[in-house]
Amino acid sequence: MNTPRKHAIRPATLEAIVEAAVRVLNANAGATMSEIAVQAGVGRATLHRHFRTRDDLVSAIGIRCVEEMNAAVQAQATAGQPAVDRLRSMFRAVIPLGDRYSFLGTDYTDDPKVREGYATQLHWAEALVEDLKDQGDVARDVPSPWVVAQIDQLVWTAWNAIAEGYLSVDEATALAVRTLTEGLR
Amino acid sequence: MNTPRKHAIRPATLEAIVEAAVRVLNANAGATMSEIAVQAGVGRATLHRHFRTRDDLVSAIGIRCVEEMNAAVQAQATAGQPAVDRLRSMFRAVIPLGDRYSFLGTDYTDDPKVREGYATQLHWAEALVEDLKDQGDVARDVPSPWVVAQIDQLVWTAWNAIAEGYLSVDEATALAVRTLTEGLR
DNA sequence: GGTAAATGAGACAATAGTGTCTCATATTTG
DNA sequence: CAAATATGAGACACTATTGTCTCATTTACC
Repeated sequence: MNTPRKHAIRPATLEAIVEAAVRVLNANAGATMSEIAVQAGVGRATLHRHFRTRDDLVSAIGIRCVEEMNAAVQAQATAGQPAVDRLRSMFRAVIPLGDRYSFLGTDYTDDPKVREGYATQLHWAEALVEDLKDQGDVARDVPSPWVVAQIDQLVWTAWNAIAEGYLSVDEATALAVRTLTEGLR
Repeated sequence: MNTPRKHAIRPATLEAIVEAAVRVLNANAGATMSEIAVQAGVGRATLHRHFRTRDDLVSAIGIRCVEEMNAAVQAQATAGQPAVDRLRSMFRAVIPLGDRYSFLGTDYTDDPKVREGYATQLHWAEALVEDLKDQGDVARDVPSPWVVAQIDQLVWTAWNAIAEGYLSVDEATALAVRTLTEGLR
């Protein structure tokens, strides 16, 4: 109901808009439609043609981001593995999507789909933390919300390290796991 | 040049404005002058009387926050101590100012004083990390920007844990140090 | 208590951003 | 090549917010 009614959209145009929106809104959550249009290299009218209001655009991007995240996580969710390996897989899958991730944190979206997807992520993380505790990878006396927050932050830090070019994806993944479990000593 | 020219300001009014601005702008970086005025319990005109433009207000708050942060850090900066103890002191001093801290991260400010103060913090943190490495509290193979980022994130996580009520300031401080050095295992 | 100054409330113009529309151009599709 | 349609550019009204101003009221200070 957010997306087009009678106007189709060219895949290339959609991609350009989504990429620009994520990038621009990450840099400045209050960015205008004009800024996004310019960065996407499309006319402002085209934005309104496919996303009627600014809120529609932000919501649509939010939904897309959360779906990409969940897809990436579920693709890695092999159940039998040790918890640490699942943590590593999760990091490996999610870290490259760091910009999508931080978008969700920065730009406030009321859309129920986004909230729902975010809740899914959260439950998933909580379950993982429980398993990590069971297997002795995380001490029992550490509050689970702290661990979850730490995982959250590590995704962003890792993505940032890659974006700044001082770590590769694999290095960042390894360092994230290490930081969480062993610490930096 | 940002602050008053011919109008004095009552200390209570200033405090109300600053507190409200930090709180409101943290919740919503795009908050309007009206919202801030209402939350501060002052007239909107009073805001403009002391901060000519919205940017002036945001800058002024930014400067204040960064100054508070630097003051807190310097008050704790006893040179002779082991690096871990200085890390702990820093956390202990800065964590309660987490809202000031996150304000600087969220609300973009161009003001050179803010940039300068932020750079000071950064250099301070880098020096501390170097000392932590020298004393074996942080492994040499971990990139320093990663460690700095981790410290940054821990301040926010710790403040958040306190705000959500599941940790005391001292507990959060201890857990932050522990998380950084030993990890959560 | 009296005076000076800070504040609150509201009116006001100016500005910036949104959302709609039209028409010419470019692109896809057959 | 031709028809259909997505896009770009720009004009437009509308809205929200900003920033300025005035005046009555409250507060602080002597």
